[in-house]
Amino acid sequence: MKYKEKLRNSGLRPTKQRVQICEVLFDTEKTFHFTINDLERKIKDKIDNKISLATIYNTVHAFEKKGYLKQIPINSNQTYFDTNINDHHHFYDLKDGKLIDLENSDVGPINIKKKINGKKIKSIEVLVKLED
Amino acid sequence: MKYKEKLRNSGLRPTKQRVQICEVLFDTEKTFHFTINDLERKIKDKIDNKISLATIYNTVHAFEKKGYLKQIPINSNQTYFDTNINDHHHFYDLKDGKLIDLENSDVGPINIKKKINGKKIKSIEVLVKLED
DNA sequence: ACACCTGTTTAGAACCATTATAAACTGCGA
DNA sequence: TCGCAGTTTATAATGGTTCTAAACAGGTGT
Repeated sequence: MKYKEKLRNSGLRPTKQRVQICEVLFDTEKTFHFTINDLERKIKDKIDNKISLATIYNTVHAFEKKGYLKQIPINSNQTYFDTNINDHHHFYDLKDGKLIDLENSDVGPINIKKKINGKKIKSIEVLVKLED
Repeated sequence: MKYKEKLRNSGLRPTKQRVQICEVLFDTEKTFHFTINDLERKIKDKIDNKISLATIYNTVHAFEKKGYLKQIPINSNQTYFDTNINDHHHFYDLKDGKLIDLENSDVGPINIKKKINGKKIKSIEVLVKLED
């Protein structure tokens, strides 16, 4: 029932589908990366009832807007999301298209010297591309 | 004729279309960012004959593979490319979707401490998201 | 417990950037 | 000039994502 609370507190009505998607996304030891397609399969595996693709899209976007998920900036035919919302970065293995977490402690501090007036920095994301 | 040489030297047959696309991309004072759609319009403006969309895609991908263009890792419905192939980074203004260059001197050195065995780092790209 | 309202879910269609196709064309070496 | 492999082209196909509008379901007030 913890997800019902969490959802209600952030202004999202705690529907059956949203709670079930929370369970798939957040009932895990480790955080993980996924595409909508990955998530669709995970849901099929873990949940008896069907959740429509449109709902999966809606929910993922709603969760991202609330800050429960992060989109990973990467050029791929599919959008990648991350259940790890802490500041961290990624390796991207070009050979097999796999993403690997880079903890913040794995990357030295990043100092942005340039400023754009009227704007503030929302996030700093580093993508390290790997080849053989 | 400089582009004919350049193309031939990198194993690309210097066709009329490729040379013309070179002129649109590289005959400029400053480097710039673009989507395929942007490039299509630029070509229409500067070139008399038509170049088909498929050729634009083919050429951009060929140039990227040869290292004359870089793809910018960003989540957008369209793929962004950059004629600046030096190591540098980007601001991304979330409000209006605009990209702004961050010169390497604007960003302190980035130290990646983690290693993946058998893999080497091909590139390090930083995306700084801006909000109001 | 009921009804109602609004937010949510749903299947399917629509959208649109990108890629595939296959026929016509062209740079270039023989 | 000939011939071929590499390119270009218009168009169709693909596939992830978004839209639509009808059915459904939390939640509040009665």
